[in-house]
Amino acid sequence: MERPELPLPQLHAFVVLAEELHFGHAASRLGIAQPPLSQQIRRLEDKVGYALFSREPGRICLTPAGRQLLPAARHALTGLAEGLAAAREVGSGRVGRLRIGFAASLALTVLPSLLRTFRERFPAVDLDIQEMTTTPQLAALRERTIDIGLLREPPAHDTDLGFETVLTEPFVAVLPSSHPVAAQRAVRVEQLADCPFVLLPRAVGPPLYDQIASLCIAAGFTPQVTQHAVEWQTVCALVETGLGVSLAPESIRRIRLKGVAFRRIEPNAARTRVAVAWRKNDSNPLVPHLLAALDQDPPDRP
Amino acid sequence: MERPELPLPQLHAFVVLAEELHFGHAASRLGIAQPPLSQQIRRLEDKVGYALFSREPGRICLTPAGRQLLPAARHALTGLAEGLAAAREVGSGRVGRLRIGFAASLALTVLPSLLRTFRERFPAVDLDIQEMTTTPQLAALRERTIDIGLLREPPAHDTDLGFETVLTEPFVAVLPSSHPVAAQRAVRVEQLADCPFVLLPRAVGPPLYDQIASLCIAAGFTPQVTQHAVEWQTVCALVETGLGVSLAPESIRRIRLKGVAFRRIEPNAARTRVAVAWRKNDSNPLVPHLLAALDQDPPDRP
DNA sequence: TGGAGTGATATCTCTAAGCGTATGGAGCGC
DNA sequence: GCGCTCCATACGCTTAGAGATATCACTCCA
Repeated sequence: MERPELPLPQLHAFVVLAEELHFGHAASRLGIAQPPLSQQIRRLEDKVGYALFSREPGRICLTPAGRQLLPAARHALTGLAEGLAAAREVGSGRVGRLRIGFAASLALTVLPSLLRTFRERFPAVDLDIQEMTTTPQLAALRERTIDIGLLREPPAHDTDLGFETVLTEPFVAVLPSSHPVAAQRAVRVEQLADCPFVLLPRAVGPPLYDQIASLCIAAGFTPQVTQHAVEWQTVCALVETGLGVSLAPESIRRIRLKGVAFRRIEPNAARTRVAVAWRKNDSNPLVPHLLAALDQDPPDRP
Repeated sequence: MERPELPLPQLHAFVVLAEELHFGHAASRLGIAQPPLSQQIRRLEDKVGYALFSREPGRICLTPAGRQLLPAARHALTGLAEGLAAAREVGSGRVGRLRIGFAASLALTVLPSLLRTFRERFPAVDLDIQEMTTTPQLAALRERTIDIGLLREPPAHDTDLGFETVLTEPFVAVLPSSHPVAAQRAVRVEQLADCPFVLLPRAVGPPLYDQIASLCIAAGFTPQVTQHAVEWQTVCALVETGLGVSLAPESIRRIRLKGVAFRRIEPNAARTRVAVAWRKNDSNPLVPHLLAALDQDPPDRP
């Protein structure tokens, strides 16, 4: 790539003159006097090395060299104008692309309203939404394969990633409707001591898993996890078939399944945090835009 | 078409930096110090209104806005460089297009050697060659549908068109071989007084026609034109079949036809001029190039 | 903790571009 | 022949841009 030889203002003058074929008219279209236009053209011709216009009294027309240069000049000018406009659109965040990872349990609470308000405000933005559990989200953020993460129990501090709590929610017991404890409006954790448990694998989100486990331990028992499932949807299905019970964030109440009951637990102290995560140094203007949308638009309550 | 907002030198710096992603390296590739490069980029970012690079210690990368602008900048730069190079090629006359009209009788003398030497010198030039009689050539030159004319008996002066004599040639008598006069090495025009004549229509080239007619008148008779043909080739064919005799420029000797004899005429005073014609104000550099080739390369003798 | 590396900033200089006004000069038509 | 149109030229002014050097701020690493 060599250094540019022809300045754009002169090319602009050239294109306009090529359209008008009249120095006076072209000059007024350019908003300048006629002599400066003559100079511009002359300078351009000096740089090209050949005449671009043939001036005959009465009429003026392009030389072959000028005809050859014209399309390149026009393309450069229009291309740059369009590119600049597009870059400004992207820079302002009116258009662009945002890749969002989200935990499946948020598909029914945080995500819908967030997407609704964001789409409303930035209809031209491409949103790439993909479901991911917490740990892969953190990796994907670092690898720049997603720009925004919606996850549970974020790490407290991180040098590269920023976190902000979207909501905190209590836990509920997930029981088969036929389970005797399901008859109560609220259950105590220790009532589940003898039940087999269905949970997400610890690797999917260690902090959440540990939080659930410590709920049980605080109630005086270690949960007997007889079954794992990577999605809450599946957990509920397994509970329905009577394979066990579970403790889960309140969000999953939204999974309405006949034969599954959700019950408040008591005491109701422990809460799980849902957070949004992003790269602190991300230059994408859509990231702050999304965070703003999240701030102003509280998620649907379960 | 609006006035350009982004100067090319800054876009050049932008593209190079986008390739290097390192201010120091990019600056040295540009042949400048690092601080001026920082300034260039900063100015460009100011004009765009948004950051184009995100500077993090250790690595620097494009923002979405920068990624959006990059292809436009690159296209503008390369497009202009190519367009400029092409315009210079055309301006110098190394490449381009030249439309040439020629009289049929020159297809065997002037034209072949001219095309040979011109093609040799300017192999990249497109030559559009078309056969035209004299009068249409002059019209085509004025209408700019041809750039060069090769014709007979050009008008003496013209405000718009230039003429230069390529060669002058004597007239020859065209006779059937069986004609008694064909036995002589040279014929006197008055020997043809009683023969029917085959000639080109006067409209094709009035000066040439008039010249031939006046040859006869000078010999004391008015030619009895019994047959017209628009090409010399056809004239010869008609002469062969015995339809008449003709007087023609010596060039047509090249039309070798059994049964047709060409004989020098005496006295051998009258000559016909072959000339090249062009628009005086033509800006195509190939026109002077062709004239130069014509000057340096005398046509084949018949 | 100090030095290397990297980029930003401050300041200065100089040139070339860009524009305006005034003027010159060639064609063209009345 | 005179005036008009149209483009070129001359001259002066102003400013943006591009460059250099010197220096600062930050990070990272030994």
